[in-house]
Order: sequence, then C-alpha cells, then structure tokens
Amino acid sequence: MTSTEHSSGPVLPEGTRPTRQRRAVVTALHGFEDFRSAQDIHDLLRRSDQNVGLSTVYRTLQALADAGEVDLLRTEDGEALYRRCSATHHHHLVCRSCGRTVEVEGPAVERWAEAVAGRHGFSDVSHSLEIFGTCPDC
Amino acid sequence: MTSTEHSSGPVLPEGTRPTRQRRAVVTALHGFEDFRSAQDIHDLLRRSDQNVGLSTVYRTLQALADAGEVDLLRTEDGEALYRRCSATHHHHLVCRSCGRTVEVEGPAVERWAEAVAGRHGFSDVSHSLEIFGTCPDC
DNA sequence: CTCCCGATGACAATGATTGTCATGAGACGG
DNA sequence: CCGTCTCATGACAATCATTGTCATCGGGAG
Ligand SMILES: [Zn+2]
Ligand SMILES: [Zn+2]
Ligand SMILES: [Zn+2]
Ligand SMILES: [Zn+2]
Repeated sequence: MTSTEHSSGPVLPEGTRPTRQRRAVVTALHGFEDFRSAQDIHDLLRRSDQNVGLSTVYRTLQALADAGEVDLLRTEDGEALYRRCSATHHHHLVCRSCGRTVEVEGPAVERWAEAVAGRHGFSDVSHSLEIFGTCPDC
Repeated sequence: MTSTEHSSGPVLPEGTRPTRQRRAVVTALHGFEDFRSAQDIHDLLRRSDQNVGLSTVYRTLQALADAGEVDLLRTEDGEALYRRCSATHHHHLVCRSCGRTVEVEGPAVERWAEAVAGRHGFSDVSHSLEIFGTCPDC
C-alpha cells in the first residue's frame, strides 16, 4: 500500500538536485493549506530565516507544478497561486473570502469532459475546473 | 422567440454612452469567433482605421465582461482573452493549437458543482470550467 | 579532493494591465 | 443652436508579477 508514497506531499522532481533552497520551498508548502503566490512563499521563507532568491522560488514552484506535485490556480486577475496536493486528479472548491480550499472529485465530470471533446473531434484533452463560493465560516 | 434578442452578440451595457470607440470594440467582437486579447483587438481596430486608445479598449472589454456580454478566458500564462458569447450559461472547448472555440453546455456538471459546494456548506457559488484539446483540423 | 555542470540570486528587462489627468464630446435644458 | 455638466478618451507614466541574464556557487561522481 505504501509502495507509492504520495500522501506525504510534494517531492522534488526526478533528475534535480535536492538543494537547500528546493527543500525549503517544498517544506514551506507543507506549512499551509491554502493557495499562496510565489511571492508569498518567498516572504514566508524570508521570515523564517530561510533565504531563497525569488527567481529560485519561481523556478522551483514551476518545476513542481510541471511535475504535478503542486496545484496551480489562477486568480481572477491572473496571478498564479500554488498549493500542495494529493496525487490523484481532482479539482478545488475555494472560499472566495478566506481562501479555504477543499479538494473535490467528480468522475462524472471527467467523463462528460472527455465525451464532449470527443464528440467534437478534439484529441489530447485536458480541462480546468474550479468552484468558488463563500465557506460556512465566512 | 425573438422577444429577447441576444443572439446578435454583445451590446453596450446600460447607463453608458454609445461612443464611437465603444461601438467599434463591440463591432470588432462580431468579426471573429475565437478568443482575442485586448491588445489584439486594439491592433485589429488600428488596422481597420478605427483608432481607439488602448486604455479604452481595456475599459470597454472589462465593462462588457462585467455585464456578461463577453466571455473572459485566462490563458495558461494568465493573459486575459475575450470573445462574444451567447446569453445562456455555458463553457468552452478550446483548441490549444489554433484557438478554435466551441461553446458547450453540461446541465449535469452545473448540478454537480452546486451539490458539491452545498455539501461543504459553501454559498454564493460560481465556477470556471474550460476544456482544452486539439481540434480535428490541427 | 577536484572538476563539471546544474543551481542560485542580485539585478535588469519584459509586458500586460492600471492609473493619471488634461482634453474631448454625448446629453439636455434653455 | 448654445452652454454646461459629466462622463469618456487617450497619450503617457506607473505598477508589478514574472522572466531573462550571467557571474558565482556548490552537489556529487570519480
Ligand atoms: Zn471562507
Ligand atoms: Zn478533472
Ligand atoms: Zn485547432
Ligand atoms: Zn457552468
């Protein structure tokens, strides 16, 4: 069962060096639940005496996102936000007010998206889906 | 049937002056099917001897998007794209290569999103959903 | 320990979007 | 048609997230 250990959170991509900086970013990602911007994470690290260059934070987050180790979300105004995530395909229910995030799954939606794309002859299909609302606490 | 004429495309929002510039932007939106950036539209107008300031193009498109007269899409790298759209709620199937766009509807998805949000106590729910793929011609 | 090559970071550059504000032009009563 | 009031415009500067540069650093194989 534990052969593929993914529930522990983001892991450095293969073929990269486990540098102090990359480890710091990955560790920081374990420290919060909600989506944060690269600049937020840069500040977090700076505050905890971990000095990591902004460029490196950007590069590391992008690499993690490319490797599927973290989720990437675009705010309404186009800013990129990152968050640790589980290994399986899922989407997010995000509180518009406090940022609280819940991972959700919808097999029916996955099938629907595939079917719609196929019906129109589209191949190599992917999709983006986010649900926004106000959480009970807000 | 034609009592609510929406199929003709975007219309200037209420309470605004129908200036030459705003009309030009709205007219331009009728000229293409796919998503275009504010800068693209600015160039289009410039090429057809319609001179409209870039700021005005941005302001007009934002107003149209706020009024629900045009669809707003964020590219993978966060750029805002606009496109005329039908009045009913829908989503898009977009060709990753040529930009060809198909409007799609999925009542089941709408219900699913509402249900998921409700199950977690979220209110004032909205969602964003786009399907990307490669169209038959690409 | 050394050398190689990927990784880093201070800094500049980019580029979409927004802010500024003097000027322009619809709307409307007279 | 005129004046006026107000919103709209656009040339330009400013913002600001993100990316590019490149001299320097350091992981790790041998
Ligand atoms: Zn909340
Ligand atoms: Zn999905
Ligand atoms: Zn195509
Ligand atoms: Zn929908």
